[in-house]
Parts: sequence; structure tokens; C-alpha cells
Amino acid sequence: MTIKDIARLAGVTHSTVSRSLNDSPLVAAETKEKIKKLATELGYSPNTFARRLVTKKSNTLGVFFLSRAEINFMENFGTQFLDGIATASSNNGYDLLMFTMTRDLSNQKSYIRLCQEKHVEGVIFIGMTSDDPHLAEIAASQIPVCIIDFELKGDHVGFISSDNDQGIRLALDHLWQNGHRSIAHLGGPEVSPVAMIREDAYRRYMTSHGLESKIKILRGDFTKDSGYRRTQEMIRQGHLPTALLAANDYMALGAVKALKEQGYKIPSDVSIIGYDNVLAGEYSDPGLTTIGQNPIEMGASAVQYLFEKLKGGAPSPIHLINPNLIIRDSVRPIPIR
Amino acid sequence: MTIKDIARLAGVTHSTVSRSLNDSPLVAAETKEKIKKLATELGYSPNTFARRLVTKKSNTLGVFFLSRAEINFMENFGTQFLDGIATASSNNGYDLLMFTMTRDLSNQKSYIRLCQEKHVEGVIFIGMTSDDPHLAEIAASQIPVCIIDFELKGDHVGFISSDNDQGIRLALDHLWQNGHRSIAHLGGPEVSPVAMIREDAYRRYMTSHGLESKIKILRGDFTKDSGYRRTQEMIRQGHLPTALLAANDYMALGAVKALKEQGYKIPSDVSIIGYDNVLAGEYSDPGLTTIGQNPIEMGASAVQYLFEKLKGGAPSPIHLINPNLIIRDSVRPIPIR
DNA sequence: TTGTACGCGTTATCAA
DNA sequence: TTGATAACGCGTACAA
Repeated sequence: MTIKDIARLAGVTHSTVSRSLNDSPLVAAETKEKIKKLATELGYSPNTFARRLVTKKSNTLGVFFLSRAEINFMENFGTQFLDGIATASSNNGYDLLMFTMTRDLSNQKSYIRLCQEKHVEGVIFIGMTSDDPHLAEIAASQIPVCIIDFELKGDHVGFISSDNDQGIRLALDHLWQNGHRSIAHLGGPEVSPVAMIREDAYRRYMTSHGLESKIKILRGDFTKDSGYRRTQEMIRQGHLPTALLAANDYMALGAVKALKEQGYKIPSDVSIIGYDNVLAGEYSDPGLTTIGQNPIEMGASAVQYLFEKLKGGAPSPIHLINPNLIIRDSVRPIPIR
Repeated sequence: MTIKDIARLAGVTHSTVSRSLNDSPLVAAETKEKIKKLATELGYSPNTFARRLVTKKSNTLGVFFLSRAEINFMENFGTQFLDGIATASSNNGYDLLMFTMTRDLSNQKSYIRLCQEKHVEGVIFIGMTSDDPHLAEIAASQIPVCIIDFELKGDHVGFISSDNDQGIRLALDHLWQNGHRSIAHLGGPEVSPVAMIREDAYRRYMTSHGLESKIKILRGDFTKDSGYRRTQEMIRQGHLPTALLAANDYMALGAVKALKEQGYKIPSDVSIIGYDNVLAGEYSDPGLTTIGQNPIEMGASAVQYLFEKLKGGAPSPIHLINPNLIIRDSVRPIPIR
């Protein structure tokens, strides 16, 4: 079933059919209607390959999933990003081509080269790390790129992340409103930009609320185990805060474990708030109050960036998504001293 | 950069270039080498659209992600399946086209129709449910289909799942070897085929090991909450087994919570084993011993099925992947009575 | 307003 | 062993 078939049945030439189906104004309204009706009746759909060959437009976006067996922190974010990305691009008539690269493969072929070969019009990267060998090439890419949760400067590269500063404020406001004044921070590693942003936000909040003297930072590495050990050390030193703000949920769960082991009750003895809203926090005991990242919206925004670029616009290279507070059972109100 | 450009530079016609690049035996070894070398030097890559237009082969597989906001049980399986799928198809030179359908959209457009329009050669479905409106159409599909974790009969549809029967045996063997003889089963809902298979496997194991009189089944619905409540009821009735085998991890975590609340220690008082190896079980306290599903292998097998179909073979329509036992801290050895 | 003719970059079928 | 030529299905100048 091609436009030629339709042309024959309609008694016109294929050019007229092509024009009609593409809503050209150069064709009589009457014949246009007739042809359109015929086309749907016949269940016609254009051959995308032929169309792409002549228009030189692929109407396709690429998504790179940079997974690494040893790092599982993305958990179900991956699929949620995908959800936002896929619906946004499908709403705009774009196809989505998937690429996954495991760590060992990443050296073999250039991402950008791959995109050119597949005629992808824009790319999204998920799971990018600072040791990726293709960073420079991506930064110089002529085709629009958007990276989720990883900032990279480049003329055509965008950066989508959740607003960590706002997220930390949300968490601390919640603790503050529940009467907490002695709040320690279980931070992430110094090599992680996200960890530093969160830690900085904590510092500023404490300072601006007259709690500068209460600032206390334990540094972990985002694993449950590090949260567990740092908390154990804090317990041993004897000075427990009334609340603990962790830079991610896994460390928060480690802290919960350490405190429970020493006979403390959560949240009656110590309130704990995490960050990321991983599923484990929903199923832990007590349910972990935390900050959620709206991964679906993040995915949609990444696509949005690419489309604006493709339209020739100049979208902001950095776009932060509002996080939200998810209240469960690990924070309790205390009397204000 | 097209074959014509190369032809001009090599002093031959584009046909010769095409033949050389496709390793045709009809071209002199000498010129073939020369042209190949020239092509790589120039960084040539063929225009897939032109090629597909004439060969009528898309070299593309489709993946449908049938996500539903209200059901989050797939957790990070989704991305792991994808990993297996993407690497397997890329190894065979196939592209991967992504489709996601949220529940409300699923009525709008036929999956199979979509596949035809995109010229997809084979499809994989993830997250299929029995109330999907397109099941009949999929069953009748002429293009090869493989569904993960959902069985559907059809000439060209395959079914990939983990071997639930074997998984349950693995779990019960582990309990048996640790001296447990009084083992209750926290099962899933009757409407779930997987739940029934697991329950049946439990029954058979108990019977074949002379523990028929110890068979005890609590029926939940795969949620943490149902595991919690069923376990509470069991505690109230007073007859606690030494071990509990749950049909999934979330119910197992619910059981852990109920038991802890009543002052029981896990695993010293009751051993618990889950199923699925969700991340939450890794971060729970105690770490949950469970059965893992090898989602990456499942994804790869789905692709494998499609390729065999495409080659004209007749692969088995049902393929079960071996699960594996993941030992953490929720099972302890007890003296055999 | 419609038809004719050409080109997009390949592969494939003839002849030579 | 190579070259000329025709497709593949579509979009679009140009002519009518």
C-alpha cells in the first residue's frame, strides 16, 4: 500500500496524494478530503524510510543508558526517566532509539559517531559519570545533547537535574517546623557534585536560621554501609542531634540501622530524613520521610530541551526540576526548646 | 559521504563500491581491499534509510514498556531487562525502538499496528497484564513477539519467565539444609499465575519431603501490607513455624515488620526467605535472603527467541530462566528436631 | 489546481 | 570482474 496505489484508486497522480496527505494548500479542498478519506480507509501509512531518505529528517531521538553493573544506585529511576522521555517524544511524533553501554563496551565506539550513523536528531544520556572517556567529544557535539544529572559545558549540551538546593530546604523546613534545631547532616563524598550541592545547601540553611553552631557533618559515600558506620561513630562520641538529614536514602537507612542497634527508637529518639525517594525507603521500618525527584518530569524536560534546540531556539542549558517532600514515619515533632 | 563519492575517488562505479563493502565475492580481492580501506579512511557509514528502503529490512526490534503508575512492582527490573535486550540486539546489529504506554493511552493505538508502521521486525513486551485490551491481536500477530513474564498462546509469540518451580525448590532446599521442617508459605493472590505456580511448588516440595502435615498457607496480595497483616493473624493464632517462605520480597518485608513488632527476632526466632531480589531486601534489616531472577538473562533470551523466529526456526514458545539463591541474613540454621 | 520528472543513497539485475 | 541501469517509496521543483 503506497501513495501510488492510492493515486490509482483516486484517479490522480501520486504527487497529488502526497500533497493531500501532507496538508499542502496547493490542492483542492475537495480532492484533498477524498484522498485523505481513502487513505484512512485503506489503512495507509507512509513508508518512513522512503520519507526519511528524501527529507533527510529521521524524527528520531536517541537515549543512552550508561549502566554499570557495580553501581546500582539508579534503581528504578532509569525506567521512570524513560517514561517521561518516551511519552514526551512520542507526543511530538518522534521515535526513540535505545542504546545501552556497559562499562567495558564504552571504549569501543564513540557515542556521537553512533548517533550520526543512526541519524539521530538529538540524544539524552542517563547514568553519565565523570570518568567516561567520551566527555570531551560529547561537549563538542554538533547534535543537541541533554544529560540527566550530570553537568557538562558545551554549545549544544543541556543539563537536567532536580533542584538539590530546594530539596534540602524542603527537608530542613520540615524538620524545623517539627521543632528540630539540632540537625546533623550525613553527607555524600566530596567527589560527587550533587553531594557538595546538598551539603552546601545544608550549611546555608543552618546559618540563615541561626543554627550555625549546630552544624555537624558526617561524610559518607552514598552507601548504606557508610551511613551505618558514620552514625555508629557519632553515637560513640555521645553527641546525638535530634534529627539527621542524610544526603541520600541509602545512607539514611544505614543510620536507622545503627541507631536501632544501639537501642534508639526512630523517630521517637532521633528523626531521620533521606533524599531520593528510593523504593527501599518506602518498605523500610519505619517508612522513610524523604525528598522525591520527579524523574518523569525530568525525562520530559530533557526532551523539551532537545526540541527547542531543534527548532533553532536557545533554551537554558541548565534546567532544575522541583523536588517534593514525601512524608512517611521517620520524623516526629518535638517541643521547641 | 556516499558510495558515489567513494566511487569517484576510487575510479570505479558505485556498484563496485557497494559490492566491496558488502563483501561480495564478485569483486576482485585487490579492488575490494582498496575500497574498504578508502571507506574507513573517509569515515564512511552507509545511509540506513536508503538501504532499508531497498532491502525492506529494518534491522530493528521494538520494546514495549507497559507501565502503570499504580503498580510499581517492576521496580528496577525494567532497566535490567532492557540491559539484556539492548546488548543482545546490538550484538546482532539490530536497533532498538522504544515504546512506552501508560495505562490510559493503551486503548488509543494498536501495538501491532504501531510495529508495522515502524517496520519493526520483532517485539518484546514488558509489563503485560491480563486486562490489556490488545491481547487477542498480539496473539494473532504475524510478526514475532516475545512477552516477558506473561504467557500468551500464539503462532508467533514466545514467553520468557524465570523458573518459579525451581526457584521455590532452591529456597526450600536452603531452609531444609538449615534444619527447618516447619515452614509456612506466605502466598500471592489466586488471580496471579505466578503466585499459583509458586504455591504449587511449595506444596509439592513439602509433600515429597514428608512434611505434608506442616503445609500452611497464608494468602496475601504481593503487597508489604498484606504480608504484615497475614503474619499478624498468624502470630495471634499462636502457631509460629520456624521458617516462612514468602512468594515475594515485599510480603516478606511485611512479615518481618509484624514479627519484629511482636518482639520476635529475625532470624533467631523465625527465618524468612523472600522471592524476587528487589533492592529493598538488600537494604532491609536484616538483609533478606531471597531468590533472584536474572533479569538480564531474561532480556537476552527474549531477543534470542525473536532472532530464531526471524531466521525461520521454531524456538520453544516458552523459555524458563534459572533463578538463583541469594543468601543474606534472614535465615539461620536450627537443630533438626 | 494538477501532472511530469527527478533525486534521495542504496541494492540488485542485467550486459559487457 | 566490472559498469550501466533500474528499482525502492516518497517529496518537490517545474511545467502545464
